Amino acid sequence: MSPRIGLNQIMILEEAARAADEAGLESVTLAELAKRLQVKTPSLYNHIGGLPDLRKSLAIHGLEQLRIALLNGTVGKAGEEAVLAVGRSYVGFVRQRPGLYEATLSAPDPLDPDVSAASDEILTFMLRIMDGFGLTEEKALHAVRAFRSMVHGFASLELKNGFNMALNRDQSLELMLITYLRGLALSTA
Amino acid sequence: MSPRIGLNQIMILEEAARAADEAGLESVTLAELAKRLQVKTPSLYNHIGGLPDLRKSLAIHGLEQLRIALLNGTVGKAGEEAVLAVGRSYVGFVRQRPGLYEATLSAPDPLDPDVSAASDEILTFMLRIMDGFGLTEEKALHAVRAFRSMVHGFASLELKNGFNMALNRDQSLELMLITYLRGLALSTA
DNA sequence: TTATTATACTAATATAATTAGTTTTAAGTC
DNA sequence: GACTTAAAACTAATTATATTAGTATAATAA
Repeated sequence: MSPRIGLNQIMILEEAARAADEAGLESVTLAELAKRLQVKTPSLYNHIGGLPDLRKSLAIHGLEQLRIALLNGTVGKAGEEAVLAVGRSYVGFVRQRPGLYEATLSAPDPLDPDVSAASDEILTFMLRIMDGFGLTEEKALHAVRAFRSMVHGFASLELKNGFNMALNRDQSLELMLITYLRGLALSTA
Repeated sequence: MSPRIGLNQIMILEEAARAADEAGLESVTLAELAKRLQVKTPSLYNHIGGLPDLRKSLAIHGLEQLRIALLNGTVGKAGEEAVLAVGRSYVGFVRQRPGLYEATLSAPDPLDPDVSAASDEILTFMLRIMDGFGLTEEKALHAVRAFRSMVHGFASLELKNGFNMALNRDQSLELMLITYLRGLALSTA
């Protein structure tokens, strides 16, 4: 009757990410996904556990992609240059994959071990970037929190069109990070 | 038959905000709201235009409440002390009214004039707080963007349980803001 | 060739948003 | 106090979604 389309988890995940980037995470419904994949909705259940399950997978996939983007953005860089590069890469990732980034923040249960693990990898990456800044372990943890807050906050506000004014955004990001780093240098001096 | 309950827009809005705080914005459905208000779902349409309309009202209401909270948190303070107070009040508000804060970020159309206006009031408030820092107008705008990014990012990550480690959160916030302010002082010196 | 399994399907159920149209309460008017 | 009217609540129906159960078939393996 109907030739098999050859669906699998990866195809669904990638189509979901594309759909999220195009129209926002909210609009990613199983009905819409099935339409895009030329399949009836219930067929999706042969490959995923349901919508919450898909969202969790999307969150993990997004965190992995984000980590790779940060990694790629910092090859061959160290010190403050590396920190700036992470900031640029982070914001760049959110601009390129807005829906996928949104998914990383909307896991059904953010405390899920698998999601936490993917999140922790980014954290330890950032900690390594801040190695050699001469911070105590505790100060370094505070600094990583600050850094994540800054870049996530910036990217997230930009995503929601929170920056209305005609004022260069890249420059805002750059200035924020440089100003913070200057203050950080003072505290270790 | 059924005695009138005396519903109005405000009652619906406040119940929606409460529900959002209790169970997250996602769980605020008209069906759930109607149940909480002891009314049938279609009755809500006598007072609101529908779910998107309610969400927009919630966003504006949340922005107003946030502005009031910031205002109250800074009476009698000036300079860096005022900036720190805004940061504390901002994060405090998000902790107290997580769902309502979520709503401020999830308006159906963030570029809607009414929502933008409410958002702009917070912006100009922050600009006034930074008056007297000796910044050029452009630098001040960049600084406000940075400040919003920091506090929103911090609050938002905290909300999503993004801070897993056992490390004092209030201290992280305090350190972030102080470190940034130190860097800012350098650039004007 | 046959047996098995995975994949896609149809059918059915439950929840939600929304609209249309009806009844009834509450308020004011004569 | 009876009457009119507008608002507020209702029932009924439509559409969209997620999900489950059960069926048929295509691909694969024996």
